[in-house]
Amino acid sequence: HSKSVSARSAAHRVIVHVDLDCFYAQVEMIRNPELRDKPLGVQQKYIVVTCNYEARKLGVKKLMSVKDAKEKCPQLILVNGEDLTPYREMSYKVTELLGEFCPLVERLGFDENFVDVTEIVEERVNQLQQSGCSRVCVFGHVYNNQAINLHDTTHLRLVVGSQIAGEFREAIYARLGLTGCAGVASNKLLSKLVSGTFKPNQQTVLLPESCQDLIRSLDRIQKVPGIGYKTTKRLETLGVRNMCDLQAFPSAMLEKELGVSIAKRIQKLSYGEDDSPVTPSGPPQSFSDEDSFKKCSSEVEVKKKIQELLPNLLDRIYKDGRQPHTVRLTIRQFSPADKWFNRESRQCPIPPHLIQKFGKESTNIISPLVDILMKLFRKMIDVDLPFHLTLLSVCFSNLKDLPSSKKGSIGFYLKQMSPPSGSGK
DNA sequence: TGGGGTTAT
DNA sequence: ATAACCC
Repeated sequence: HSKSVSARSAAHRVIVHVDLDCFYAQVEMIRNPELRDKPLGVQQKYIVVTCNYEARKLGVKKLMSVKDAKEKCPQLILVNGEDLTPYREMSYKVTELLGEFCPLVERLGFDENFVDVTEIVEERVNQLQQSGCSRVCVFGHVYNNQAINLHDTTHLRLVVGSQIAGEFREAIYARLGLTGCAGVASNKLLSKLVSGTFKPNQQTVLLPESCQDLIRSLDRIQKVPGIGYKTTKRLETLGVRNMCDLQAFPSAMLEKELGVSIAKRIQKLSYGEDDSPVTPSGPPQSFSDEDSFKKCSSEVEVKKKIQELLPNLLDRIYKDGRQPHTVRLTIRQFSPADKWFNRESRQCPIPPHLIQKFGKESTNIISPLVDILMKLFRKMIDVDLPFHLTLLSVCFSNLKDLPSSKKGSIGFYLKQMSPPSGSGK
């Protein structure tokens, strides 16, 4: 049965994009309900990274400086959101909840998920046809207010997709207390673009006849997910400024400027075509922790910062249960003109005798790790010369499951479930 | 402009 | 190891 679905052309997929409303602010309002009806911002360093809708009504925007935000809105309440632990935990609860409906769930950041509901839709459409039930209703908005033709099986399937999206949002609200938007369409690109069309706590389905309207509604090329800052700059030098320009641009010239792979991909995106699959995210590929600051200019300070980053990280890795085999140190050096883009990193394998210690408490793994990280630091920075760092980040990656013999006798008998990831507990 | 993440080269 | 992308 699953073969019949995957063998069918990609045009028949039904994809749901779920996008939580101002996620960090919602989590903070759940942690402290008194903040519910007040304008609330979440602060990291001197930036308001997100805010609730009360604050938005009063003119606060995402990524506004604290100074500007307070000027706009003196009553604004700010909570510090530099520790992502509460958001990360809630984020994985959402992904796990969606995973109860369907195995194909892909995370995008902490507050978005793609779900390929093609199979669920298939089952429901079959049931509907057998029971001869024709009372099928769309849930939420239809993009462009386009008329639905339920005799068109593509329409029918997307309408059923909208009902499933509604069930997702209801479950997320009932069980986790979170609101969000959803978009339903035939691929990831379109589902993501359409999910934002009605904004807080609403959902929208895109029917194929309105695809070009959705695409052409994008005023800037960078609004296409997958076309970022760099590609936009290069397209601008070619005179490509909007979707129509990109659609019409000669493929051969595009391929010469951007390379065949990127050119083909983004030109397809410009038509609303995206055959990339929903790839289940599973547990995280890496764990990192970083801190930014005005200035760090001595080895002693660097060591102190690293020692501050490690305990939290080690705790997360311990709870995850897997062992990292690679460690990386990333720095950002101060440079007045540059676009804050100048990060460099060094990584190395973790010595096997240290890997063993990740499972256990009480053994001191911190000191040897700090030593390794300081060696990596010296590979980047000549400590005899002056330096000025503005960020330090430690990342553990190349995560591997414990050898099964180490998992304790009971581990041998436990059913190997796909880990719903290293979130909770 | 934070504090995270991913994949491709 | 970096560079691009995403939030």
